[in-house]
Amino acid sequence: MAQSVKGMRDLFGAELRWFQHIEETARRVFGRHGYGEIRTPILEELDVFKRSVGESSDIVNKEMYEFTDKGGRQVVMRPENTAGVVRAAIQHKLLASSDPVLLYYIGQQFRYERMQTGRYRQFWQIGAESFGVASPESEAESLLMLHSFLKELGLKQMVFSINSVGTPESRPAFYEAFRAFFAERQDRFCSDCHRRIESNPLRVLDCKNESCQAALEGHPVITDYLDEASAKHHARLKALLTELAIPFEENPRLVRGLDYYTRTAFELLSSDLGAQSALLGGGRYDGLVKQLGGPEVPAFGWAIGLDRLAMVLQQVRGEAPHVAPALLIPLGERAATEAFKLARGLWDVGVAVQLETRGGALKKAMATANRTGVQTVLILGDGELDGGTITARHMATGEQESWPLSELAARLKPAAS
RNA sequence: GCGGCUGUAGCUCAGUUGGUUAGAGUACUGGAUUGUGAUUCCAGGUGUCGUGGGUUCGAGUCCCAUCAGCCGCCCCA
Repeated sequence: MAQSVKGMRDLFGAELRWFQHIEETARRVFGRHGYGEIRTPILEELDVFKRSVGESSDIVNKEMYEFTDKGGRQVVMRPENTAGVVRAAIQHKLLASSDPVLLYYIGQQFRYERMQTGRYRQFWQIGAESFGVASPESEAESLLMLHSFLKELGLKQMVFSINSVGTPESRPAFYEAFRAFFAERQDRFCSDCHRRIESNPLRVLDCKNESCQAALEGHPVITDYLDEASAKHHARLKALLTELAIPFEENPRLVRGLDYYTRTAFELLSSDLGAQSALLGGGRYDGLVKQLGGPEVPAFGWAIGLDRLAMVLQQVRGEAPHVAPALLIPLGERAATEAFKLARGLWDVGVAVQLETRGGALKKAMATANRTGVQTVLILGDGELDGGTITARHMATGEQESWPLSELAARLKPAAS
């Protein structure tokens, strides 16, 4: 049997309904915050990611779907969407003025990784990027939007982890202090940590090895090494979040895998996801636009994993909200003809109804209605036609009533909307 | 990329030290009921045993390879 490529999955049914509900909510919430949608190509030139995500990152190192196209171009199926959005904003001169530019995207991303629950090779991200504003206020605005988005989806108990990773100028001082601390007791750390201290020093801090955790006692904290402006920025953001009642906790050990972050970095984990617990992440990336050949424009953004979000919502809220349309069952040829006209009249005024076109036994149609979760069945036979009515049966209670055909649309509309 | 586990009906799973015609529940199809759906009763498909090799008189069972999924690591959404 033919099957989907490893790590690629088909979305349909109940799971897709969560996706759709999430996307609708995102468009509504982001739209009212003044964000506009952007859609960028799945394929980008290799250089776009090398220069943004960073050549040292695992994503660029080993996780990219990368190939040479028929024209000899080195292209990549995007592993994330921020770099593409920045590239597009530069290319189309969206950042030419000093006006803020607010964009969001919804799209598939690709990473060549080992499969696991909640980790796919094609996965979906929803993200928002804010260009042109360096203030902590712009970060609070973006986070408030994110908070509203998740709240409207029915997610409770979210606590953002936030940190400040400083600037490219201030960070070396911390790394120096931390590496010195590490060197003093390096024999107490595991081999993984010896690798991490070179590639991504903060990762040493969340090593699961007990002896490493013990060795970390009294380690230097990154927020103690911030320059004055970054420290002030960080304090102001925390004050705003507190003022807005957005729950957060400071996590001086938080570090992100992409190279481009400056100052604020944050993420949200979920215990409903198993080992792949990261639900969303983001932060400030003031240097990225210039790095990709654009003007010097500050930026802030985040991305949330749609697959993982759908999984969490399925866990905490069950099935996605869904109302099956009423089912119209005609009995006999005369009624079948009339049912078409009736259904068309309903469709034309925006009422949802499904038409049973199989003919045959009513029993069979009823069984189908029961299986598919139809709440209201409409039975149209000769008796009803002669009387100008239709029989409405409420599946949950088994109650039946006779509705005048003239009132059908009005009676159905509240139930279907 | 590293380590471990799993794969039998649409779904959830049994299946003896290798033994002859593959099982249960549920779902599905038809009928008891030709204008009434979760219950009841009766009758029934329920299958390349993930795939391909090998050992054997004989493989769902043992061996090898391969594919897919799951768990942990790395990392991330």
